Amino acid sequence: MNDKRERILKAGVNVFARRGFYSAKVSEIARAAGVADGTIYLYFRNKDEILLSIFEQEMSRFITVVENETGGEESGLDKIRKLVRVHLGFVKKNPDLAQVFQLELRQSNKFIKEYDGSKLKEYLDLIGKFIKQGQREGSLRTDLPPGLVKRSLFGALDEIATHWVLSGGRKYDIEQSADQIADIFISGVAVQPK
Amino acid sequence: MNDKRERILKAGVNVFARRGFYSAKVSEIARAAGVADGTIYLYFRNKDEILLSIFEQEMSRFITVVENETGGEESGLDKIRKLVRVHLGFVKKNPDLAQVFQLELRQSNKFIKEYDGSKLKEYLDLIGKFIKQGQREGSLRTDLPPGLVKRSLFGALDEIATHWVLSGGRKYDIEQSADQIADIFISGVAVQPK
Amino acid sequence: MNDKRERILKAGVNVFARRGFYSAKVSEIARAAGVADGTIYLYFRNKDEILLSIFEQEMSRFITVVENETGGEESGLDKIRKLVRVHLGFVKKNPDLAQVFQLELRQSNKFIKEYDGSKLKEYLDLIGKFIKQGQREGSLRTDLPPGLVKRSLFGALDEIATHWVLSGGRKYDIEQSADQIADIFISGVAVQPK
Amino acid sequence: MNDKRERILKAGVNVFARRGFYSAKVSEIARAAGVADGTIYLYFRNKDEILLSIFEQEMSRFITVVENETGGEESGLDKIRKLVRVHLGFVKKNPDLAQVFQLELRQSNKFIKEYDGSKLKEYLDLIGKFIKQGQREGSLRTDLPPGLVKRSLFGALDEIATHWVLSGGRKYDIEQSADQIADIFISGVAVQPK
DNA sequence: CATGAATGAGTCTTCATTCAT
DNA sequence: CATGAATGAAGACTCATTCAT
Repeated sequence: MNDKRERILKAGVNVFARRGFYSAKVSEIARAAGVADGTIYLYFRNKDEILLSIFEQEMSRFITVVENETGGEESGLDKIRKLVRVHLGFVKKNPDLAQVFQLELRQSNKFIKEYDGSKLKEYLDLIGKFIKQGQREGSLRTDLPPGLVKRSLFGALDEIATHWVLSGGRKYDIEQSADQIADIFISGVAVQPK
Repeated sequence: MNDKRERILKAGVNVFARRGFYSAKVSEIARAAGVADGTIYLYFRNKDEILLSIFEQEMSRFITVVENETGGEESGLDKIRKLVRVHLGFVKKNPDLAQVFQLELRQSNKFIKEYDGSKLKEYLDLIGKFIKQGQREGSLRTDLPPGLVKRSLFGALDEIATHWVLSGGRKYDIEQSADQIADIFISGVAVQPK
Repeated sequence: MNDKRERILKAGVNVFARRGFYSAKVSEIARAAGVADGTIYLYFRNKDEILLSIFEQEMSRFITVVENETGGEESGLDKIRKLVRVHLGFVKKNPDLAQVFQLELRQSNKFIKEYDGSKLKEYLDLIGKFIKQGQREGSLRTDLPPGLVKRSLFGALDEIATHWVLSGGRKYDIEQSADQIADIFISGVAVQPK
Repeated sequence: MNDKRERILKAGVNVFARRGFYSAKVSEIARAAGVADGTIYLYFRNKDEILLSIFEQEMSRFITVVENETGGEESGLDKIRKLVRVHLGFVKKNPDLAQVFQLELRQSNKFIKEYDGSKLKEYLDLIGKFIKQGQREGSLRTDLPPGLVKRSLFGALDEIATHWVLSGGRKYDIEQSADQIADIFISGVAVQPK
């Protein structure tokens, strides 16, 4: 029964990734999910809400993965390094979903302008938590506004992910860049004064 | 009069910013530009191309501004610091355009999937040039892939700009964050080893 | 329990009156009646038939009331005067039902075009019977076609009722007009020649 | 050019009469009018408004006809007799339109519940004017409320017209009943006291 | 008898684009 | 070059009805 909701969301990810949000037809999602058109509307108010539900559900799953994986690390610094790896690893392992997150999501006016961004904030807050831990531990600078710091890292990761998706995905190994990105963020691009 | 093309582009920026790309009607742009609907099609193949032309033209203007402003700086490091300031200053001075760049652009399937990204590459290459200069001058690390480095900086700036636009623009002074962002990028967030 | 049929009909009157025939949803009637959607179809073939059943049942009740009330009158003329009073009194006492009779009924294509009008004919025949009695008794003109005469009276009553419903009902006392309408019909609007 | 509006209205009368308001498809009206579907919406906001425009325009025409025809009559009484003839003659000559007026109009919720009834009032007022003239001339009773009197006549005419339409139109000559209806209304159905 | 989740046919309306003037 | 009236393709969504339980 309620596996129908799941099937619709799964079909949504696939169809949105293939066609783009606007080109995706509700009837196509229905067919892919093996339900009737009208059934979609028993579970979602409209097309935009399918997209939003995908985001919320998958972001939750993603955040859980990140929390679990970083749980094994001790220091804030290590947690950040791990987070970068897990973030890009998730993108690599879920290319359709990544496409939806990086591109299609932004095609929905309702999403862009009405969504309160709570799940995104949750993730940014997770990053922020690790940063604050690093600051407390004395390994991270305390003279930088946390909001700016976490957005800088997220922005870098997001841009790298978007570029990977746009360049077709799978063409190069996005995961391999993880440590270098973490390094840029942590140590900076400048030559260290000895 | 080629001033019509200009008027259409200007109207486009305004209407796209107010309505979003999909909600914006060609007839509304025409009215705002003071031309007939059909006239639009004497200058642009279709709606997507108005958006693309806005991007290309304004990116060119932007790149010129960045080139001019950074021209006064000597070292690659100073040029990067200046670029960050000019980038965010441009966003601050052109909020409508920023909204189009950060949000509306991504609503056009044609833009996302057909645009070759040449103007964006041009800007990324400009960043890359400064980085390489810094490397030659011995102030920037040479052990990092330039593609990754420039994308990291661009991604951070882009995310900061998007956040500013989404939070309504003008609500806080985006320009004030410039030096800190440059600092994060250049020196890293880690406490420097003595 | 045949009380379900009753509850559905009662709910139908209410929902049709509030929403109009087309806007009324079967599921809304079901909820108002306290039954499941599908249960409706155990008692009625389709939505139109709910309306039709309301009409048939309530018309029967109405005709019975009219017959009972006019039963106490001796002459055809008095019976007609009484009928007019009872007709408008019924409208006044059943505003929801009146709304359905005067307005919503006509929104159903099936009702308008497939209903044989038997219950309406029954009422018109009742009017006709009183008229014929009056003619036999020598108080009513015999030079007028009965079909035309009964329709004229019914039309006048119907129009008055519709106007009352459309003007919101209860705003003025429709029953008070009864004697005057009967008078117009019986004596005419012309000044009587002495 | 503006003959397109006319063609759409004409096609509307025809299609509404054949299919009923709800069953009539906008695309069918467009085809019948020889225009594209979208063209309809350059002249009318929606389907309901086509119906409303038909009503307003044709009621205006009808009222003009009645005014012209009754203009030749001197007394209020003669004007009323003439009005009854013209009313039923119009119905006879415009069976499609009559069908729309008597039946389809009432299928549009927007018409029934949002239309202010101004054109109908205009016609009722015309009837009322003739009645008042008759009263001034001493030929019509002054002890009856004009509102009730005009509605009674209109109701009778409307019911006769509806019955004619429902019985298939053209099956009997509705115009022939005119004088008798006027007679019922003016002199009443009662035998005149000597 | 009763349920209510599922169905899927059906259509109004929008708006980018065209082209006769 | 410019116009703007006309086009017509395209699809999200509703809701009466069914039927497996």
